[in-house]
Amino acid sequence: MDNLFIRFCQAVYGFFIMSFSNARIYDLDGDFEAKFFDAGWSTSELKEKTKITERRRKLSAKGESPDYEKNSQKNVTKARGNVRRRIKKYKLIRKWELTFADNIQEVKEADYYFRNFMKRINRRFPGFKYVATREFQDKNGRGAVHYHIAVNMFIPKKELDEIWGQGFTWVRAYIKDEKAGRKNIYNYLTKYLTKYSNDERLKGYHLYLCSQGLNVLFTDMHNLKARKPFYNTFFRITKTQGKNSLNIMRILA
DNA sequence: AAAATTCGCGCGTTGTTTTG
DNA sequence: CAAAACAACGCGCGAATTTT
Repeated sequence: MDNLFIRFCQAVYGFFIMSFSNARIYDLDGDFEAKFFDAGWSTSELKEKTKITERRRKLSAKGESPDYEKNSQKNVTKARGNVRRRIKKYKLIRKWELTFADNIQEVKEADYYFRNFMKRINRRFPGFKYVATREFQDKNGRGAVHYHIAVNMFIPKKELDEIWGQGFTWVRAYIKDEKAGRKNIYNYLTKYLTKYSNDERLKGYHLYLCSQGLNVLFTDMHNLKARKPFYNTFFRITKTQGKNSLNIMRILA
């Protein structure tokens, strides 16, 4: 199976990809992001390595790594990528802001209201999808939690106010996917991830919140089942100028 | 050559959806 | 609404790539 995949890619982009045994491909609604590695791990190697990692992890004292800040930063990077890709793939191009009338500063309490709000939204609007980040209103000294949300649906502000019921809603206009000067339209939530990556108030909490089932990883060399659809599709592979990554575009039949 | 970046995994926990 | 069932992420780490 692996050889078939490799041969396929060699045929498409022959001389550039000599050989590789590991690839990770994100399907962002027809727009692909791909990374290739020429010396990846085999599945059995991977399993062995993770066992070793686990043993070491158990030996080290729980939650007391001297590299906490460093590891934390790595995870922020990860989260940023995931948020960006989710927004892109699921076209979460409408923006909401939800605030509390009461000065709720506890994340736990705020999240309680947020959860119930999402339950109501989900029940009333099937197919609703979102990605959200928390922010604190520190500028005005209030410190209250509020939420920045990227969503896939238009819901009238009036209705939204009623469903939220905790204060104020702010509905941003539809964000158009235009090229000129709009490189970062998928990044409008990621700044809040960076902003609070080291904030004590968010320690232990997920850096962002989102609907379930927003998968972006299209295929991975370690996941043979998920890779199958790849074989039935044609792609154009190009190299980004000045970078070592490849772009993969689906060629529509 | 060294430092920085990226990302998967396991565990334990947080978060989402369904059910009652 | 609460609780159960299901799903996903933070942390800590290693190992690979990429940048300096």
